[in-house]
Amino acid sequence: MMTQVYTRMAATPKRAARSKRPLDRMLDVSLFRALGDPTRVRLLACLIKCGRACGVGELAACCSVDLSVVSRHLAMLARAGLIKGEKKGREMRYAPLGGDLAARLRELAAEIDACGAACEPGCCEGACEKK
Amino acid sequence: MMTQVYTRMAATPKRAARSKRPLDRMLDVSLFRALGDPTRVRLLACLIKCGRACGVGELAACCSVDLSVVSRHLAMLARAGLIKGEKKGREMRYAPLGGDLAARLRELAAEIDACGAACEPGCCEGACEKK
DNA sequence: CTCATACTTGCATGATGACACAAGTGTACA
DNA sequence: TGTACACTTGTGTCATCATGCAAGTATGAG
Repeated sequence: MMTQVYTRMAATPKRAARSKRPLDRMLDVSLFRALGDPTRVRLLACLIKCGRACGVGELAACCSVDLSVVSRHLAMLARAGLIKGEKKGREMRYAPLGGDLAARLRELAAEIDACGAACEPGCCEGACEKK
Repeated sequence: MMTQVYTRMAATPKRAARSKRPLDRMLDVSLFRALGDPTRVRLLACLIKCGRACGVGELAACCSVDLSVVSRHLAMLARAGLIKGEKKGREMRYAPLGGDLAARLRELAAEIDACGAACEPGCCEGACEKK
């Protein structure tokens, strides 16, 4: 089912900046910042590949930094909605939210494609010179 | 067509870190770093929403930082494969590579899902406690 | 109550990065 | 050849961040 709304594409970057689109919300800087550190990505990959909730100490064993650093990184990943922390007794268990991330990435991909398709040859008063 | 290969899921994060998967390559830190700055995201969004190649000065008009800063940001986005620069006379034209980005995001989403599906209940010597 | 376990938080430090301004490079045009 | 235009690159500054170590908190066991 196509619920596509064809919007005239912005003729200039300045106009593009003003025209609000779902893309602006989906290009979430805080999400990408969370994924922009090697240690954090390693932790997230471990959790996804492991497929279960893991303790902080357990996760610290898979990267070379201090346990306190791992603790902070996991807290940040949780704040970004990439993992979920739950306290079990004296242990903290972090579980991957891979499904949520995959869904967000797919939504973003769809919106990018939708933006690219919004402009047809000849539109935008000739300002659009797609080849 | 399912070409899914069922791999035993890593029982511990440490084992997970050792077991190489396409996920490790797809979780590209340099890509996410490029997307982890508000000015860069704004420039990229402008280009995608505009749908055509734009000059540096034109793009600088849509954000509040100096032209030199915009120039550097665009160079970085190009290095990350998010946009493509081409010199036209004395003008530099940067074009969005939205399709490439969308494809990368979709690949990553698929791999995340594949990792999550690799483990079946009862596998991993009982170490996998998915609920 | 005491102690060990499992984290979290405070703090100092070194590295990275975003920025503005100034100077340099390359191209078109007169 | 000179000048304007469109960027790019050099440099210094300020803020943020990743890290290690030390101290603090919370929970379970004895």
